[in-house]
Amino acid sequence: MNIQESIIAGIQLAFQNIFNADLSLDQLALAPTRKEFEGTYTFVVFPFLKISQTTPENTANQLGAYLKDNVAEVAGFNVVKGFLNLELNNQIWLGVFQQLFDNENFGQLPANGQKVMVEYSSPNTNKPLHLGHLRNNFLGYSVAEILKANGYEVIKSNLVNDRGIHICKSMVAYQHFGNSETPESSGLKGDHLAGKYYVLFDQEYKKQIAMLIASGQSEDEAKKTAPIILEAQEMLRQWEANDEEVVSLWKRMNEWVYAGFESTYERMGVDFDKFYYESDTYLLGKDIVEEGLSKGVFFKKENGSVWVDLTAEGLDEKLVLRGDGTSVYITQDMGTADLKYEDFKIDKSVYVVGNEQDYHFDVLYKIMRKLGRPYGDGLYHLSYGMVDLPSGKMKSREGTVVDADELMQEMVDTAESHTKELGKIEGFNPEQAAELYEMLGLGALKYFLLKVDPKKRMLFNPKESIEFQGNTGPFIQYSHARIASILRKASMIGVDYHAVDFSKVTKLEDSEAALIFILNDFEKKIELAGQEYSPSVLAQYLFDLSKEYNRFYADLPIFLENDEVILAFRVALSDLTAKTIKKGMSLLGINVPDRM
RNA sequence: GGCCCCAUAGUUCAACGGAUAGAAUGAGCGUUUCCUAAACGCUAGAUCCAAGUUCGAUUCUUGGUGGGGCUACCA
Repeated sequence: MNIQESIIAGIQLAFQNIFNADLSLDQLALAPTRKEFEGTYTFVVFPFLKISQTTPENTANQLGAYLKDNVAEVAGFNVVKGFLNLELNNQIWLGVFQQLFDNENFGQLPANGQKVMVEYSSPNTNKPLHLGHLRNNFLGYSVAEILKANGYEVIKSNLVNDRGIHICKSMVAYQHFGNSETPESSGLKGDHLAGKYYVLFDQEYKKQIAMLIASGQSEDEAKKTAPIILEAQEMLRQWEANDEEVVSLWKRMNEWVYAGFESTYERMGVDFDKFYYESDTYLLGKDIVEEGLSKGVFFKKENGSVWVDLTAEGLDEKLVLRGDGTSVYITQDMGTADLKYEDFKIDKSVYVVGNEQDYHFDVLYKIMRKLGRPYGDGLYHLSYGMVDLPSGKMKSREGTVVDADELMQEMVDTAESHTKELGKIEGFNPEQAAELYEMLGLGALKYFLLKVDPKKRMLFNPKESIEFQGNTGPFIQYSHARIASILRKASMIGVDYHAVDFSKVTKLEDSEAALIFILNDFEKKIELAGQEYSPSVLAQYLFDLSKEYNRFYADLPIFLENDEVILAFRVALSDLTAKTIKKGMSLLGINVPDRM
């Protein structure tokens, strides 16, 4: 039983003994005491005034007195209006600290026997990754790591959108303008090369539309009849008919793109256990349509198209199969959902996809539940908002897209110039320095994108993201480096903090108690972040921890202190803080340096 | 038109229905004989509007206003 639980149990008993009322444990909750008040935990008595039949102050005072006398953890209390603030004694803190210090698996909850798939990234293979993908990839990776820390077995998957009209556009443009160009001959990364032809297609398409309009066609007509778009559509048909030449070009260009993505993913620090390709899955799901019809979940219209009626669930009727028997998007998503289950027997499935598809996934999940899938209740759409630029929305056609590779490089370059400016790299060899810049640049970028509540639309200001001050990744990384410095110094002068006898520590400063309180909370924060699939909770926590530690550190007379036990205790506290930061940051996919 | 999401200091973000709404940044003023000043301290500044539920509402409900998204036999 932890401290909170035993206090709550004590409150339950207090209500029985004082007010003769039986309350269940889940009616009682503690909150952390706000820092401007004395105490560690606060119990709010307002909801229980009907039971106590007296004033808030009286109620709180009676409860507090009972807890102080009967619960070992409670050393004292104070009452402010209806708020009962409970103060814990130092020995309890030290016990908590000892537990944290002894726990080898700090930050890892026990296995819960559940399997979850996290699908993220899911790029199109016709152009390079951009800023929006970065938010997706960092979120997906981080959520997967947080779920692991929560005790899940996690499978990271990537559903690659490698077929369709958009790929054919790049291919058609390559046939027209490519001149056998390759990544090697052009010096471009494969994904950027494909992207170049996608842009060329669009330019040519626009040119043709303009000409057709000039010759008297309407805009809609022109868009449908421009020769190059017809060509792309024809190519898609050929691809589906397995035309040898088209398929071979498709394979070649996709290989380039995959090689490009691979290096981008590597630099991002994300990885996958399983790749799915739409070229393999786009025909799946038709059997489910049959199943749905026979189960009465779907119905057929006169023209043969198949629909699901979700009006009872507050949605519309949605098409699941066209009248000509061909698939729509949701058909293959139904099939892929089953495929994932067949492959891994997962209990839960998290889809990291932008919020413009909220409706689509709402429909998909409702269908799979209606069909009675065992994983139905475990389907979760981790929906995230768009990333805006100060100049407005990103639009690929207008060239306002921020390229992922370029952005990462820019962040690393800035880390380098900033670090050199501060003269912080004395004693680093070139490899170590490069590694540090990489850590700092990417840490800044990841933290910037992860600290915001995923569902909110966010603003990405390139200048601010490169800032290393304030609520940023580098601030937390810096805190870690400072602590590591203390630990080095401590071992140099021979402080053996592993052998501290905590029972000999008698006095706890406020800042130390605050740190222990925060550290004690770590596993709960992981759990919370896991339930909400929200790295932002964890990011905020790590920032708070770093800030608290920097305060502690700012006037830490550690090497002037004579009392050996206190000294060792403080070093041990630093060590634990460093471990927490390192663990927490690794759940966000961010590395922390020992020196910087 | 219908449905969904969002709205908090100048700005970017926080706040299980709880206390005087927190941080960061920007502005101003300070702090370095010593462990990393990429730090620390102090000062100024905000809940879109209106009702309702509640002992208590930034949070829940309803109605407005503003911003974004979805609303294809596209993916």
